[in-house]
Amino acid sequence: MFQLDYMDHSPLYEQIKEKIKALIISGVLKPDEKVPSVRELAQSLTINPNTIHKAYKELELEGYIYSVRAKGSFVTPIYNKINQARKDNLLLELEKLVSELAYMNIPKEQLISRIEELYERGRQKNND
Amino acid sequence: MFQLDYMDHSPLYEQIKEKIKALIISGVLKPDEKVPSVRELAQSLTINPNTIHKAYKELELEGYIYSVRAKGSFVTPIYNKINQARKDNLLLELEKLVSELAYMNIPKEQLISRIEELYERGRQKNND
Amino acid sequence: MFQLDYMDHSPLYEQIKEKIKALIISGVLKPDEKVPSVRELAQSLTINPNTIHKAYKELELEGYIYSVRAKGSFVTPIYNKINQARKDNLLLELEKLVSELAYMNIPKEQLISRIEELYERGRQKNND
Amino acid sequence: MFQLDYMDHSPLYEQIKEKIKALIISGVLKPDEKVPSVRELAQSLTINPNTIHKAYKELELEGYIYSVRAKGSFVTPIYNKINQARKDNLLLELEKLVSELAYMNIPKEQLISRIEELYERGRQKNND
DNA sequence: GTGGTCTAGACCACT
DNA sequence: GTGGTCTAGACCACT
Repeated sequence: MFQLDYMDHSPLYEQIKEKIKALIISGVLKPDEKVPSVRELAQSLTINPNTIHKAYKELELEGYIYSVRAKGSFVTPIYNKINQARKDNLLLELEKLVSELAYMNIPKEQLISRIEELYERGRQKNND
Repeated sequence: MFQLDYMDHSPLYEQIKEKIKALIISGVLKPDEKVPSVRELAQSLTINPNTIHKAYKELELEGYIYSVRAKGSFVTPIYNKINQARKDNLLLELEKLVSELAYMNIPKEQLISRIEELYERGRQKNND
Repeated sequence: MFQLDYMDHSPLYEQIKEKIKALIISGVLKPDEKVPSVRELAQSLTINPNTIHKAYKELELEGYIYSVRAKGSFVTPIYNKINQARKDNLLLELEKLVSELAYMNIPKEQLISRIEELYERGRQKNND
Repeated sequence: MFQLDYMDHSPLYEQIKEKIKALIISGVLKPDEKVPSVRELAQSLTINPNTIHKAYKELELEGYIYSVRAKGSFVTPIYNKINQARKDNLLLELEKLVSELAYMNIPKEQLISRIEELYERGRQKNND
């Protein structure tokens, strides 16, 4: 499904979170689709199941997946994802990032066209 | 100059880095202007000079300041800030962020107008 | 593993960097092999762990090793060692050195045959 | 004549040494030619004369210049420059550098052709 | 047990 | 007075 990068200094559970999140955002994992079970993923990545569990727990808190006891974890359908705190947080991060890019003299047109592309790509995913 | 947030889980040196960087990016600290000396800042924040030193060293690696032994640390003049690795890194972070915002159905117009504002603000700083 | 030279004026962490680098370049430490842990090396050299940490951090920045929290530090596999900035830097140092040797009337054939030998030696290491 | 780089972490007197040495090696300063006086250079670089003095003293020790009291400092004619200790030192540095470049898979042909060029350039300087 | 952070404090080189 | 090095030692997060 994906690979861990041991050169990366972030903890393994953070990496797992990011990878799963990326799969959801990119549309590889669809709403209500089952994500791999903790044991399954632990085995395929050859790491401790506790590490996977921690990642899934945080993904649930952030609203990306929901767990059903004895069934597994599933992708939260999109209309549930309106998490205002998370949204505010992301917008704040965006501001910091853009300010830094502006300071580095990256032309704003480059950023805007990149955004257009990413939104276009997202739109297509939804129509699948 | 600024305050540390001891509730924040990120390491102190990271917080210091972010604060100094924000002062540079926002134009409060101008190119070639002296930033507080290691000891001075350590005293005013009542933390260990080693922690400041670490923050400054990383800011130097990222190209924001340069340190001169026996003289102090100074804001890198803007034309030196062309750090390709850092730029690539920031653009990658931007992509992740925007993808997530798109997934949350934030209208792209909101992002774009935010970017326009931030660039406009930066342009004004340069004219001071 | 190696010894420090307290007569040497260069800082201890620099000496440690050079020694580890030499072990990697000479093929004593193989790709993905574990280098001694920070504490282990500190104990065997009877110096402070912070000093080892600093040396390892710089070796990581230069691309020679990578550190994994809770696991240890490891030799970067060779294909990852393409660090353009470092390469440029070394080539520049080479130019300065060769110019000085030329000025001293060292015959260029001596330098070239020395280079041939060193490359031959490296080739053999790879075949181990 | 040249400029100091305050971004460079090496002490000012080291930088001055390197700059003067480069002028000698490149043939800009010819054998027995006068190098700028301590005061003159101190004034043009707006630094303390002691710093220049230290640089010149070390250049004299390494055999690049000689001082004549009340007259100034001059470039040592080339046949005096056979300083065996310095030579050995440079050859050792060359070995370290080449080993590192070999480890980085820089083709040896690149190094050799660079050396040929530098020697050719030196030969032309001598014929001026 | 591992690397990473931080404090407290000494001492050095350089200007 | 400045940044840089180093020690001694505590404590943390992660596996």
